[in-house]
Amino acid sequence: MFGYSSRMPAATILHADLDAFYASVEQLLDPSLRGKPIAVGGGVVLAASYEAKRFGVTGGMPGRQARVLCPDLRFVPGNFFEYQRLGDEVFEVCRDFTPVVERISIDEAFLDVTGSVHLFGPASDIAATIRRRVQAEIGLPLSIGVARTKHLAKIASQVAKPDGLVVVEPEDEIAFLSPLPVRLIWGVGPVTGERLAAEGITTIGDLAEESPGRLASLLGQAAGPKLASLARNHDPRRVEVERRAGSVSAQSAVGRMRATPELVSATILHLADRVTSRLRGRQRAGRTITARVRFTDLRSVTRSATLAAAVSTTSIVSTVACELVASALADHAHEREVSLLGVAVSGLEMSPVLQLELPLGLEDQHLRPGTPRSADRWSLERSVDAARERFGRDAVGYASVGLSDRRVPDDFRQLAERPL
DNA sequence: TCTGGGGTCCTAGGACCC
DNA sequence: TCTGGGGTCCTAGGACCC
Repeated sequence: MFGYSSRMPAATILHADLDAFYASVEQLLDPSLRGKPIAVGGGVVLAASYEAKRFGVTGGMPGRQARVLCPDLRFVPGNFFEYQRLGDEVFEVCRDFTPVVERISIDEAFLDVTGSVHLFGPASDIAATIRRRVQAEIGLPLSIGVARTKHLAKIASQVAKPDGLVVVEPEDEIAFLSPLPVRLIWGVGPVTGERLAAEGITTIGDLAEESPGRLASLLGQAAGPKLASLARNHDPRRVEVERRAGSVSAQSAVGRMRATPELVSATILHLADRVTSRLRGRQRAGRTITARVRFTDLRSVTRSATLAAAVSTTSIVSTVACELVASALADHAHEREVSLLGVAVSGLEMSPVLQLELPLGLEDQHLRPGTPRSADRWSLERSVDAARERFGRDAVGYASVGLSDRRVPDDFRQLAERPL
């Protein structure tokens, strides 16, 4: 009977994930690196090839430790502009099959092909074609998971790696999920994983048998029930094409630094400038300024202040952030050295030309007498921005005084930036 | 010799208002 | 004199993701 067939929705969500992305690009660009254990980075491993991962080398690991695990490990400096270019090319291929592409990072995206199957055939065929094209036209391995929901598709792509395709048909979902470790669930990290393991919960099937109430008392009012419903295979999230960032931040590891006012203000000025020039470039501004200080034992503290109006000027943000750092340091007077400083602006709003008038009275209360009037400074900063647009980001700016040379290149930072 | 950088979301407590 | 509940905003910290 026509109207009564209770067929389940088809598997039309794809999660596409480039394998060991930076390392794969290096092996693509330099054939002599293919099949060899390599790491992008130096002081710290930013990415490792599968050959290196086999030795236990992972991203974020100190270079020295990686060399111990894998003596033949070859370090390459990184072609960051190529990562951006090739990543964009890959997801342009995806867009040939659907406009509904949610890019979640440089190397990863969700696709909804519900509206495309009548043109290109079933989602599994689309996924196979995308993988073939990305390999043939760009030369990179791409793993794809295909399923009915984002949660399932993401897990499927993890299972598919490296260079694989896993399709979870609706009738197979429970059998697919149940035996998998809870750590594969998006949102279950080391702490939650341990907490669950302590209760004897190790597989997604175990998790699905727990009551939401028990999980809520174990993991919190929000996380518990959310996890329970994912484990029971309910995932209402849609693939969303565009999402703007709600905060901007910049931070810098400074090795070990005596927190003198001079070094703090020079570093904070540099970081505030990174953050606010991005804001100004997108006509945005934010009300809340947060400063982060990490001490040498890796404990970190934050201090924040919410202003009456949204701001995007380097001078206001750096002045407020310096005061916040000073207050954090005053609360930890026994700490003599810091290992990281950070600045964030959140509570973002659109900020058209109005920005010129708004902060006038507001910022002056944060500034010493004798500094240029805010409108003058704002137009000065706009001309700095303009010079950067013409001559590049490094053409004009505040020196990054006191930053150790282990610091990550600016090109790499830009890869991680989310569109504002 | 101690893991880099840019983000999101949640929690808990306090201030303040009605 | 002591008593209640709820909403909103802010701050600080933490887990997690890529």
